[in-house]
Amino acid sequence: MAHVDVSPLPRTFYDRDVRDVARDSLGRFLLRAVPEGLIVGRIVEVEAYLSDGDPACHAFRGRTPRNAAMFGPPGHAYVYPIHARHCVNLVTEPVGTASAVLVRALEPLAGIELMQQRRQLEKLTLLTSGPARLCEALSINRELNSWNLTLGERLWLAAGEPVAPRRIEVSRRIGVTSAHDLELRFCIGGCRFVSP
DNA sequence: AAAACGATCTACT
DNA sequence: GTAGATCGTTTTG
Repeated sequence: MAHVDVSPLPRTFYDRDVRDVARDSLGRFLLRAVPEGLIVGRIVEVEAYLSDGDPACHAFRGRTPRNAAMFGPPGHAYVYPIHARHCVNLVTEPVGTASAVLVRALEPLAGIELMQQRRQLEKLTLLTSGPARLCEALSINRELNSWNLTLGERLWLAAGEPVAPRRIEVSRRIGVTSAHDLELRFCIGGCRFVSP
């Protein structure tokens, strides 16, 4: 990891159609700086949420205190609590447009012992293979809601190794709430990261 | 003020 | 593959 570029992706990366950002975020590195060190994962599964026409989008029925970050500037985080856990999104498109990319799974790359501590669990395949699991592994909570991801502090995205996306192959229903989701969910390296 | 509802996870069969 | 836990947010009365 010492020789990789960890400089934060610029605002222009996020200020595009949410589907383009979703596809382009696959293979990128998600970095989290904590007091004990740096935690890094490769993004391997994402889902795009459009402001228009998608009932599954949190902003579909307008702005509320919870989803306010989605309406904010691109390049910020939208962290929301659900089922006693948290999930993290990358806010995309201009201010006033509430679209975001849900980060659904990571491949653990660095700071693995820190992730294992936070998850109270050793097995790599269970560490970050889910939107709430990866938030627990990286200590992402509401303190990071609307955090600016372009600063390169606390939480950010780096170039990583962009790869060609493909549609998710759903072997089981993983929290899919609408057929719409399946066309907006992308992954690499399998349905989710699975280590040997 | 009360009730319903998840962009989920885990355990268990 | 399915049930149950779980708790903040939103909706309803």
